Amino acid sequence: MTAGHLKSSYMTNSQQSPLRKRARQQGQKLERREAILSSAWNLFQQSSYEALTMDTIAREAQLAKGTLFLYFRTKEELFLALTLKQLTNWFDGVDQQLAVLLVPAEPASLVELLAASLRERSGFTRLLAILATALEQNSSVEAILVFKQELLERMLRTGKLLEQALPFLSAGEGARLLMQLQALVIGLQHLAHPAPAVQQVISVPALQVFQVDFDREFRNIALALLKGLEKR
Amino acid sequence: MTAGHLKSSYMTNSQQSPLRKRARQQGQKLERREAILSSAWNLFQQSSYEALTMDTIAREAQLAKGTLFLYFRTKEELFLALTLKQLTNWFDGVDQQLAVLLVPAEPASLVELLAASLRERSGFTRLLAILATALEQNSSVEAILVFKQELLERMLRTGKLLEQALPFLSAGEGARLLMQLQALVIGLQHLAHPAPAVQQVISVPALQVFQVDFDREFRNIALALLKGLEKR
Amino acid sequence: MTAGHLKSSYMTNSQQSPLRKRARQQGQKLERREAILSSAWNLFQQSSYEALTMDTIAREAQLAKGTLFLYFRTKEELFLALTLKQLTNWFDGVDQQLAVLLVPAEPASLVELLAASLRERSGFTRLLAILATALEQNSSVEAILVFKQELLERMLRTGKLLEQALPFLSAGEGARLLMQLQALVIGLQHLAHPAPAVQQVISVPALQVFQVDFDREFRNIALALLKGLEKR
Amino acid sequence: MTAGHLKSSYMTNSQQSPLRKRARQQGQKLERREAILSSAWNLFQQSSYEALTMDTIAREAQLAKGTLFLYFRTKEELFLALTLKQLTNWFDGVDQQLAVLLVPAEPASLVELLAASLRERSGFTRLLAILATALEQNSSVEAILVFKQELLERMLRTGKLLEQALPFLSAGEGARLLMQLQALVIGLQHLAHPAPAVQQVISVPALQVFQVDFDREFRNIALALLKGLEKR
DNA sequence: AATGAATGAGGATTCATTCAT
DNA sequence: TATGAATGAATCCTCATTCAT
Repeated sequence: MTAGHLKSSYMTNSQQSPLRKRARQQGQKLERREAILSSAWNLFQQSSYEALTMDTIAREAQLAKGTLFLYFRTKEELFLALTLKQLTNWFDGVDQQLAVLLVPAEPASLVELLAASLRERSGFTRLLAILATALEQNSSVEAILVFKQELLERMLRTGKLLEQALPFLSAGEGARLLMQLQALVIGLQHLAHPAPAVQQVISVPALQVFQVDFDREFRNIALALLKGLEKR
Repeated sequence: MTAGHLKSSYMTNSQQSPLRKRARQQGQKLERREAILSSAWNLFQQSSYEALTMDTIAREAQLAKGTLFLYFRTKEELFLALTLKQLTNWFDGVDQQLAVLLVPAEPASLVELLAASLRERSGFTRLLAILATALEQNSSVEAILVFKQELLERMLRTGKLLEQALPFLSAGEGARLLMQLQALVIGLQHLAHPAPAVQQVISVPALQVFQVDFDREFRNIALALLKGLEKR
Repeated sequence: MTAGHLKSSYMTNSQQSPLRKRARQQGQKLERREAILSSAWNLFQQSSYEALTMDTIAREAQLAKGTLFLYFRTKEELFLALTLKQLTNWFDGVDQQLAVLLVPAEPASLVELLAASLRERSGFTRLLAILATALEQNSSVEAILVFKQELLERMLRTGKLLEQALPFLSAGEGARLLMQLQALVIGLQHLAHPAPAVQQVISVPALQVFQVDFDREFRNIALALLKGLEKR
Repeated sequence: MTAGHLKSSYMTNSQQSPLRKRARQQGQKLERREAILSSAWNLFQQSSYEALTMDTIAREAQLAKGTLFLYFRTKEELFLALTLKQLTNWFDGVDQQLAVLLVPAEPASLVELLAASLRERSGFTRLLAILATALEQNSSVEAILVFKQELLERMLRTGKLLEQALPFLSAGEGARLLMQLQALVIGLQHLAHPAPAVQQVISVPALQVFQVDFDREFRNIALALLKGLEKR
């Protein structure tokens, strides 16, 4: 047996008091659900979706593997819920920033606001990038429905705020803009964070065109998009 | 062997004469390589990357499984080469169209040209969408280098044509525009072609916001992007 | 909990008033035990033993999963008890029929009587078929003792009735005949109700020899057996 | 880690020279297939179907687990093939005995012949007993077809021999008799070889009625059946 | 070069049973 | 007694890749 077989101790779990009590109340159950998501989130930030196993997440959460399946039907649904949580977190952040923005806002200011919100959320953009290809593939209709409904609500809400900040947007265009920005984030995430072998290849000077700077491109394209909308 | 272990014959292979002879000459080797790519491409259009096995591709190509690995180090490299081929094909198509475009071209005309080129290449956009997450993940530095170099060349060439067609683009901006459009294609592909369960969910009227029309959104955003560049 | 984790309500339970009160009295306990068996029986008739979960049975019985284990040590013991109940039911039916039989009875009449009793009890014969391989495998000595003792009593009683109806049976041979018929039922049940794939295969004309008609074969063999005993 | 975790070395594999060579020829492949069946058979005789894992069988056969699936699509198909082999073996034995039987034969002689053939084949009767409930449940239509066709052929052949030995059997009745005997074997196997807990319970004198003697009952019922047929 | 038999790592998931409340 | 959250054992099978022939 090789050394690699020994389970390396998990550093990330900062020895929380083992919360073995049973979650009988609704509140406790939600709390535990959150604890699982929190553990998954911790691990996801140092690992990739594929490399993370339910076993590892259970250990991090100090729970038995089977317990995870009490709260999430599949691994994908767990990460779908995690994505929703991070999405909500992102919307919250953006909403807060929008609230203190001068109205009418400059497209450039808005773009900076959004770029900044993404800059500090690399885990979030990684989740978005695998949402359609991995997470939604093995999730139940029910879980997806919850996800999309919540997402819709947040898109509409933040969309409305965008419409207030940018007078050239008419009703409904805020939400659509958010969808377009989502596409942008996904695409740029793929290009800006390639596999190690790719990184190595494009470190050659001649190929530096391929070194996509997420932040820079996002601001660039988003600004063009907004100005395009403005100048209609 | 007696039992029913034999997979039913594959309908897609239109009974090419079994080309079992050895490919000794360089030309023959390239030919066989192309045959493999062609088989993979045929199957990919009726299937998904995950569902396609090397075994199936080999059978379609009338070759043994092991032979595939003489031409491509991994499954990913095979599809990387396939992506390059389709990318080249797309560039060729676009270049041809650009050649007959009036100069200076309207951004709108250009966008229509590009949208049309993508509209008839759904397999190609699906490949782009998994390029970073799947194909480049298990490819060798060598294969990626070849891929990126060829891609660079084509991007520069077509980029230059774009710069000629759109005078507001300065040197180098054509290639960069292509990269940005690539991000757009990837993101929209993810949103426009979700998993079946998602399709079911968003067929509910209230959630139709999520029914992303690739063509429409591509034209929309690409046009805004171009106009944004124009109006600088 | 928000998400769609709740199983859709079970249609089979015809909305009995939820009897959640505690069963303190012995009578109440027996009543609840019967309720559980009744629920299991309802479900078993539309499902298979493997497909039935303790959770489903509990829900059908309007009880918590854990409560089932207060009444039955294992899933197997639950079904063992169910088998006993159905066995008793079958013996009752046969006894009744035997009571109105002319004595001495024709072997043929008796066989018809038995065949008819089985014809309307397909759930019962399915239970018999898994008794030894599934149910008795994970049952406690205590539960098996109860089962066998009760079974013995009923076999002796009905055996005696058989001996009265069929004068050529000497003392003790009635019970033994019942055991032999049990073996017959088990074997024929296996052959007559094969897996779907087998049914498909033997629907081919050439293989129709394998389409075993339970009723026909039971009558055939049982009659031969009785006549064999008669002609000694 | 407890001691039970250590893989106990397998005694049954009598250190055959590791046959690692690749089976390229059809003959070699059949040989290897036989080797796998042989390993499974060895292990099955000291274990139960459920307790046997594909992993264990692979080890016994000195092959990788995956290799097993090259020869058999599922664990069930492997055992289905094993059952066919043992069935063939049994038919061969019976045919040989029938060949030296005086014609016309006494039903009693024939029954003794059959009983003797089963007496020395306890593994075979155990396989028959799980054929319908386990093996045929997860086998492909193809595998079942092969199984049933071969079985049909053997039943017809041996059935014909029976018809020659027992003149009171008309054409086709030999095969049907074999089917009836199969049902008998299955049922008696279940009753005669119960779970350990059952054996313990029925060792109590009062319950010795349940101690079914396979051989005795088989001869008893089979004889009655034959005589019943004779005296028609 | 071509073949195709052999390899073996790898992980989600179910569900009977337990036990804290 | 009743509950239902928590447990965790247990294993089949796929398929890219290798390598003997």
